[in-house]
Amino acid sequence: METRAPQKRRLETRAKLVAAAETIIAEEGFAGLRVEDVVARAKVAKGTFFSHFEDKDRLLALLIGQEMERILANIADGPPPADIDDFATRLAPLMDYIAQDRIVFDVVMRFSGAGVIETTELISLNFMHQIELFAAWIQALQGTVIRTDVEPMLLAEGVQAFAIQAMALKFCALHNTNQHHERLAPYLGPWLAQPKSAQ
Amino acid sequence: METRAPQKRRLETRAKLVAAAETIIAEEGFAGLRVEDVVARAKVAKGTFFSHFEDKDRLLALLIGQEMERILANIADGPPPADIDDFATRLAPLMDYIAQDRIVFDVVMRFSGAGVIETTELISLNFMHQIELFAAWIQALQGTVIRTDVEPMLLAEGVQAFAIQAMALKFCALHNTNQHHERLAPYLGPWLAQPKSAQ
DNA sequence: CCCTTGAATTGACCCTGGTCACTTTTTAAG
DNA sequence: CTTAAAAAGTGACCAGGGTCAATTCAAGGG
Repeated sequence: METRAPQKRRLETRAKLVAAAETIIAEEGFAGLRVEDVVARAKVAKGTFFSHFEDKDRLLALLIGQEMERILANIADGPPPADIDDFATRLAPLMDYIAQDRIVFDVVMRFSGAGVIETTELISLNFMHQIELFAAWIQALQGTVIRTDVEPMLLAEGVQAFAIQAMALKFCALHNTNQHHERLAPYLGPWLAQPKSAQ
Repeated sequence: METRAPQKRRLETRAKLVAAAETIIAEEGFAGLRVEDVVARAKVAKGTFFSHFEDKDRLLALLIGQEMERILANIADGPPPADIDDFATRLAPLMDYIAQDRIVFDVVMRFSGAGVIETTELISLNFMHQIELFAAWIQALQGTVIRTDVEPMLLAEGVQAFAIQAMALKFCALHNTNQHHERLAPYLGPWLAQPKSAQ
C-alpha cells in the first residue's frame, strides 16, 4: 500500500490545467467551462485531465473550495460580530460568492456534505471551518446577547442551515429583490437571541 | 397570445412517456433512467421527448414532485403533531423519500426554489405547501408548547431549513448512522419551544 | 372531397463529458 | 550504461443528452 509521491512533471501538468480552467472561467464564466477548452489551453490530452480529476465537477469543486477558503480566512481575520445582526453582514462575502451563480451553488450543495471521508474535498472542509468560526463567535457572545441554553456547536449548525436557506431563495424569482444577508437576518434573532424574559 | 389547448394525441403521447419513465425507474432506479430507453419504451422519437419536457431533469422533477405531493397529502391527512418532538416523526416519510437517493435530493434542491414563476414546478409548489402545513401545525401549538414571539410563517421556514440540513447530512459519511428525523429533532427544540423562563 | 394551416412527431446529427488500450517518460536497480 | 517496471500522458472512441429541418397528421373552410 505504498503511495508514491507524484513526480514534478505531474505537478506542473496539474498546475497548467488549473490555470487554464481559471482563465476560462474568468473570461467566460462557469457556464462556459468546457473540458476540451481546458485541455487545449493547457496543451494536454483529454485523458490527462481525467487522470488528474475524477470528473469536471471535482475540478470545479476544487476551484470553488479554494475561493471559499480564501473568503472565509478573510472573514475570520476581521473583527468578530459585536451583536446578532452583525452575523449576517459578516457572512455576506461568502454568501455572495456562493450564490453568484447557479452552477457554483449547485456544486457547493453537492460537495458540502459529500460522502468522501478521505477529504481532499475543500468545500466539505470549508463547511466545517465555517461551523468552527460560528461556534467561536457564538461562544464569545453567550451570556451577553446569545442564549446559553443550547450548545454553541448546534447553534452554529443552525446558522449554516439558515444561510443555505437564504441562498437557495435567491434563485427564487419571488425573493430576488433582497440581498442574501437581508434574508438571513430574520432567522438569526429568534435562533440566537437570549429570551427576553430571561434578561 | 393564444394558448391553444393540446390535442388528444399529444396528451396520450405525454402519458406514454411518463408511464415509460415510471416503469424504468421502478425497475432500475433513478440512476438507470436513460432518455433513449424512455422513448424506446414509449415507441416515440427522441425529439418528441424534448418537445414535451425541456430536459431530462424536468421530467424527473415532475415525477418526484408528484410523489412529494402524494406523501405530503398523506401527512396532512394524519393527525397534527401533539408536541415538538412529533414534528420530526411526522416529517419522516417525506424526508425518507427525498433523501433515499442522491439524484432525487439534487433534483429537489435544484427545483425547490426554482426561478420559474409560471410555476408548473411541482417541487417548488410542494415546498410552499410544506410551509403552509408547518405554519398551521405551529399556530395550533402556539401558546402551549410553541413560542409566540415569532411569526408562525418564519418558524415554519426555519423548520424547512433544518429539514434540508438534516437530509444533506445523510450524504455525509460521518453521520449516516442516524435516521434523518433523528438528526432533525435536536434543532426543533431550541427553535420552536417556549423559553423555559417564560413558562 | 380537397386544400391550407398549424400542431405533433420524426430521426439524423451534434456536442461534450468520460473511457481505456496503448505510447512515452521517469526512476532506480544491476 | 542497460533495462525493467512504474508513472504520466495520449487520442481515438463511446455514451447519452439535446437540436432542428423536414415530414406527417388533424381540423376547419370552401
